[in-house]
Amino acid sequence: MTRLHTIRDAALSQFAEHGYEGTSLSGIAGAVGIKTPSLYAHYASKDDLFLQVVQHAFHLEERRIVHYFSSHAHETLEEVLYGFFSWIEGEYHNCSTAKFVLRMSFFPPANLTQQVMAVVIPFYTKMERLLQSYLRQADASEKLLCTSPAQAALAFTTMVDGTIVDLLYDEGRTYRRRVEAVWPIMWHGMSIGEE
Amino acid sequence: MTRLHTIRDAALSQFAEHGYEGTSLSGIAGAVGIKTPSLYAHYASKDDLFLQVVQHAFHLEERRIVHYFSSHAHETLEEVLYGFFSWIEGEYHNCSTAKFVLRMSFFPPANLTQQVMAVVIPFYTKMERLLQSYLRQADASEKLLCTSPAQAALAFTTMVDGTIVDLLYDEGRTYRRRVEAVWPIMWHGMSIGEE
DNA sequence: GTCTATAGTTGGATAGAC
DNA sequence: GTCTATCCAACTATAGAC
Repeated sequence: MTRLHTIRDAALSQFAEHGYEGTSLSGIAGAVGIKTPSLYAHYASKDDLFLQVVQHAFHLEERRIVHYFSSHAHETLEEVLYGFFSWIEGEYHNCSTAKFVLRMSFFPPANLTQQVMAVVIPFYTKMERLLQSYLRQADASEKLLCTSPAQAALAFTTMVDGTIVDLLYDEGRTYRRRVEAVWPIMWHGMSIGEE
Repeated sequence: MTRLHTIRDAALSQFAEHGYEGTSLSGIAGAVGIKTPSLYAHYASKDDLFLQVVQHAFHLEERRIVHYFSSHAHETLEEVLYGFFSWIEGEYHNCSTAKFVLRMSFFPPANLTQQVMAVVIPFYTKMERLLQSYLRQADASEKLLCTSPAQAALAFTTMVDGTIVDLLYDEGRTYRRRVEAVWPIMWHGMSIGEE
């Protein structure tokens, strides 16, 4: 791993934890093991570093989600959707990318809102499309949904966003409980059911 | 309105918009129309002001939510729950309390996490209990739920959290669309249904 | 209560030696 | 590429006049 990436990853972690304004270059440099001015040999400014972290984090998260759906293509619709909640729990515990993505989606720094949103909005648009096309294709073979794929996609992402917040401040103690309570209701509400 | 409250409200709005670290006392003072040192005649420090804003915002939000449920007690369960999404949309557009509450719930300032969480956690515990007792009582008369009140409460708050994020960065353009798509699925999933 | 003046610290950023 | 030294701006906070 090149030094450029070491700095980027340290910055990602700090930005995720303290936000843009709460993160200092000296903190990042300290985490890497160099002095603050050395950062300028790799990045032009704090904004430059931050925006490159934004690019990297959202693209990485996108690739990971795409990979999840493509690598579970052999499972049933229910397994894939339900399993997503376990998968995302692991994402949160293993690294700070997901936390960074969430923080910047909802509370981007005021002076860089435009540039951040230029990354955030396409990200969510793509994810929504990916999910919709997966649902459309899965439903074509399984015929399980009693709603349109578009509606089911919105319901699913809503449940993801609504449960994910438990991973933020609770360190996941209530996450599992919430998923177990909400999933049956959500699945019952969008599938045809077979009782 | 006393000056103490003018400052508090200006601070609330700035903290909601820029976070703790992104908000400067000079910005707050400027919004009020005084100079920075004058703030110290009313609050001992930035932390003191911030923590008093936290207290105020969460207690205000709590009172508002309690009021919503008590003032709609004559409506049906479905009307009350579904109507909550319109009510909360108004909350977000009219003031910054809800945005502040959300931001501090998920991303409290690192150096004040403990003190903030001492307010946040009881708030959510109380709200969950309030909702549960409302659902229990409503279901006792209407007999509509096919899940336990506890599960229904978790599902409902998950949907609230999952939809509310649309009000943050999108200024609500997709909020309505999302609520309309998710509510039927959620309601179908937790009620007995009458088709 | 509000002000001016100012202390003391930390922030981002640059210059220039090695 | 990394460092020391340094600059300048912004911040929180205090002292003391009015």
